[in-house]
Amino acid sequence: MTTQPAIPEIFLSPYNHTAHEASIYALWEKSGFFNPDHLPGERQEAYTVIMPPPNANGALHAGHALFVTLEDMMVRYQRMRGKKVLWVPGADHAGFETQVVYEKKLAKEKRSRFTMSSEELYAEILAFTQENKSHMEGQLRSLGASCDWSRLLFTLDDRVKEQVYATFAQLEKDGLLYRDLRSVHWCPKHQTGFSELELEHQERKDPFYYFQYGPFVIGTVRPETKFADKYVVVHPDDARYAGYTHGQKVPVDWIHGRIEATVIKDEAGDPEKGTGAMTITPWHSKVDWEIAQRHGLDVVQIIDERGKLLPIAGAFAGMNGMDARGKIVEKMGKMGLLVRTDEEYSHTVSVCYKCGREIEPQLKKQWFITMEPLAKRAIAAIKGGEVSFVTERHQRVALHWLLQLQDWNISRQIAWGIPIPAKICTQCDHGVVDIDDTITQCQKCGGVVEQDPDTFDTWFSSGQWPFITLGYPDGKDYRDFYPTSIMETGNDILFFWVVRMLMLGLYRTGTVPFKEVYLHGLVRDSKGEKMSKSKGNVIDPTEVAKEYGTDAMRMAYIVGNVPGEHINFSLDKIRGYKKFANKVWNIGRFVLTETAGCTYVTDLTEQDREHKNLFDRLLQEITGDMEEHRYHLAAEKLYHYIWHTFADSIIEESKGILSGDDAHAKQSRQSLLLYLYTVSLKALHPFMPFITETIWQHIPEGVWKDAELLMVARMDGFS
RNA sequence: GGGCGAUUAGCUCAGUUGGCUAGAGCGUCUGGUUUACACCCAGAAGGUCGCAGGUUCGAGCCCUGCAUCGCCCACCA
Repeated sequence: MTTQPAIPEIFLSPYNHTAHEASIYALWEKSGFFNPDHLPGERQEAYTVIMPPPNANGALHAGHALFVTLEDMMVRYQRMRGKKVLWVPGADHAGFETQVVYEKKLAKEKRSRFTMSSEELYAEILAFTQENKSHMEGQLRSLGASCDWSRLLFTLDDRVKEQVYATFAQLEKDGLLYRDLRSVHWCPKHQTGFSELELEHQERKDPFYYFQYGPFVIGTVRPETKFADKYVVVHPDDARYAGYTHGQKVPVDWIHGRIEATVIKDEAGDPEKGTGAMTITPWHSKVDWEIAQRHGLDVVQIIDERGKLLPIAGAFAGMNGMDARGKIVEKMGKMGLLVRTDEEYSHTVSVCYKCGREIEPQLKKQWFITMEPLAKRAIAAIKGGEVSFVTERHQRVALHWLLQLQDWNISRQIAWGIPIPAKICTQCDHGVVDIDDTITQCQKCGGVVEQDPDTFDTWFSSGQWPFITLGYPDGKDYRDFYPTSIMETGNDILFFWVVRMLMLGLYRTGTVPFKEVYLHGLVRDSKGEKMSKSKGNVIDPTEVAKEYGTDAMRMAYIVGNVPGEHINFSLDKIRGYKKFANKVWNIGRFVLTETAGCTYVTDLTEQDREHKNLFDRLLQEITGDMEEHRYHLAAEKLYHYIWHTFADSIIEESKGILSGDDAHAKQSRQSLLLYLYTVSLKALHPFMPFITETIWQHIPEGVWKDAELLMVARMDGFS
């Protein structure tokens, strides 16, 4: 027979989160249970989550708090279900993103990266990220993240580089890597090339000009690129141009005088568009470049990397392309070459996703990955169910993207990143992979070689994150924890990261990097608007947690958050859950007061048995919700039960029973209250870890308190 | 040009395989110093679930069409 001790004094004052959160986190961390190697009891099944490493270039924002909440909830739940849980934290150097942040800082100091050496810049950004990184780790702790800090990895650590280089070498060995002249998406401001994912598309209305080009009339929106055009392309079946043959030379009076143009017949000519005849500028257009490739045509650069016209533009040389446009049209008008102008031509232009400047395609030699075989394998993995998406529509979106994937340009002309392990010939521009840094002479022409000045697209390395963090190929963690259980991240990086991890993980290890994908949406403000500094509606999760408690904030992130959909972050909602935290605390006060010194019984009254059965059924239902990733429903049901059934109904009903003279009914009710309360704390712990653990630490030993730390208490009896 | 999502109380949103007398937070109104909790309790008002058809014993949920808003993709002369 066991009796319940008196209520601890702490419950006599209201719950004050600021007094407990830090010390509770320290208690968890000290226990060592964040590390699966130290978890108590027999644990067979592994449960692995790799944290999307936050960018080490600033403070955590609402989006970070959301993923920490979701992932921490998942791992805490699984830990309590008796699994061998590993959650690996990381920090991302975030290549281009961070460099842009740092460039803004430089600009404020009236400095520029273009007057610094790459080494200088790299060293400064490294110091900057190191500082941010340690700050960020503190913030993750304050959010309650129960990740294994002993396995923390930074995306520029040697182990990462080593495997990224190994992948690079493997791709070359398999013939999936090439360095070749290609049309590259070039940002004239940031001075780097991009993959097509880094572009944004803008609808624009511009004048469309028709020019007399010998016997043809050609149309263009970009007269400033037309100086060297000497090919006129028409569709082979276009009857209007049947009189011309492919390769036929035609004299043309053009901007700089008489030239000889060549007629090219190519399917790319669209008879429906304009006059059906066009001239091409292969250096500054991907489509034109492809036409030029098909027919072995000459290519000429017209605009330099900064967007200025080259000497070929004659009097216009040195001018910005856009600024020159009007003047060029004016001159051509005077020459009698302008046929007419359509003022409102609507079309789409590609702009840099970061600065919004128009992308100027440039022909450049860059490292490309042949994506088709990688995509094929990923498609098979998705279709074969090796990986499944919790939000099914994202699976369709991913498949669709994989089916039209282009080769991936992984070269970036920025300092902040992993250097590409290759040598470039100073004479013939030939590039060769050189992992061990041993090549000193060009294999093609014998010329002197230099280290490739470029770095990898940051997504190329982060695309390998799951197997690298776990120590592929021979690490113990790789054997024990790969493939990971679930990849939880933002739906905005589905292509950038998730699909690439899938392809690269399959490519290197032969196995999917994660069995499930759970995508969350963007965090918006209370009105459903995107948070941005310029709107001034950015909410700092650290501040919110300080004011309302981390638990309240976490509940607000979970309840009503449908997988894949946007979530509105409202202070009103958080306030509501702060009240709930207080409710949970006060239920404890009541239960512990009323059960002090009581004796446990198992033969409950019929009424109490009914209460217990209803509660157990709810737990089963919630367990089902958790297993099926319906976390928002699980949390809401629990909230509703605890407040409106346990507190409002059962506790109110208990008051009469506890003051009545039926001794057995009283004992039965006391036992029931203790059971409901203790088990509620367990079920609530993944959502509200701090308050539940705080209470757990102050609850006297009793029959239902079966673990020192609530974090590792067992919750596996309900289904 | 193609694809996707949203449309439910005054506001912001849930609603799992069709069973709902449609819920939550905030807000509104009425009444409460009850053996935890005013960060509270009891109660009330408030919804033809975007519109029009259809399937079904039964539809917020499934099907068809339409409307409005938003997002993604697309080589954009």
